[in-house]
Amino acid sequence: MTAAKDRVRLWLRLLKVVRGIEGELRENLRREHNTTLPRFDVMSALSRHPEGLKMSQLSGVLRVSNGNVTGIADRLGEEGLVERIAVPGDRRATILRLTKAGETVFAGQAQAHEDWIDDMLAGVSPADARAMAARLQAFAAASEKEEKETANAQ
Amino acid sequence: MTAAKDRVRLWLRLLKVVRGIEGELRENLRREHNTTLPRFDVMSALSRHPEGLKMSQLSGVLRVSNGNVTGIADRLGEEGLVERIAVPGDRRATILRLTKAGETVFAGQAQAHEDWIDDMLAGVSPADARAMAARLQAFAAASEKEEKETANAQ
DNA sequence: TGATAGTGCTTCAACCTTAAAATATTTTTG
DNA sequence: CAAAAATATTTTAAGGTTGAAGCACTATCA
Repeated sequence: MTAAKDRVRLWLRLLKVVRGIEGELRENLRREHNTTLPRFDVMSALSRHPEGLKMSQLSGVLRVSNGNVTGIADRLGEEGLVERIAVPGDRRATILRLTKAGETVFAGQAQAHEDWIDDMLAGVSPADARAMAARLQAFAAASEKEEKETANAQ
Repeated sequence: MTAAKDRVRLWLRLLKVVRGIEGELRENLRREHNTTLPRFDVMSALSRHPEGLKMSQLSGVLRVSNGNVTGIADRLGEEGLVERIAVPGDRRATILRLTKAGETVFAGQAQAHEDWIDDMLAGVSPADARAMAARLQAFAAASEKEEKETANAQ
């Protein structure tokens, strides 16, 4: 019984810490780079795939809904930071890619992002950071594995 | 230099895990209780304060904007789950409180919530849960302290 | 090859979220 | 006391988010 309470307490603390950091990031992005966290997330994913990503791949890696990415891509597109590219051989799909301007803009945001995180987590030693990251990674991997097995069992 | 990378990696893992759990909670709340996470959060905060909370206190504990709570309270109010009560001696303020019906509905949601969390975090032992919760608590406390000092220094 | 099923994306309605402006009330102060 | 400052909430405009419905295109297969 108390095990459940311990886990709920852990969850609430986790949520509080993450929301706090997220809130500060959001505010910094708005104030200093006139952008938002979702836009940053999209550009960050695209920057890790210079050849671009299909809309469905993008919503997959970001774990957000399909329609969601459409709107963010539209707005980033209006500002010339990303571009839609036709997929040869499949006229349904489109690839989203950072423009040259988008790459430049994102580079500045990414550096600031890293600095903010480093600053906010200054109280966590590199060794602790690695240890906790490994734990979370193991947890996430176990969850995904279970998810797949559940899906297959159906 | 690598310290910053380690911290960013920790942050990204943290974010991924929390978003995953949040997403599952949201889906469960929708499917099984026809409600949303923000509504659950508001009712949860109110359930911890049976005498009710002023709108500003509520947005304070939930760390969301003022206007945000207004809309959620409106919708919960339409369903008779919460009620606004005048504050004697200050006609600007209102107190939001769970109705009897709201308490009943929330009790069911809270039990389900605890079960879901216990299930999702089943891979974390109670001892680990307590240890991590303590760490996060220390971190959150340190962050808040720093925030206050920064504010005072201005 | 032509109906049918499947895929990829956008649109839609509803809700959440924020920062800033507006409203109403209370408190401070000259 | 009247003007000004502060406080509590709501409203507003812009964007983010979801799940479901819709559209266009591709693949399957009888």
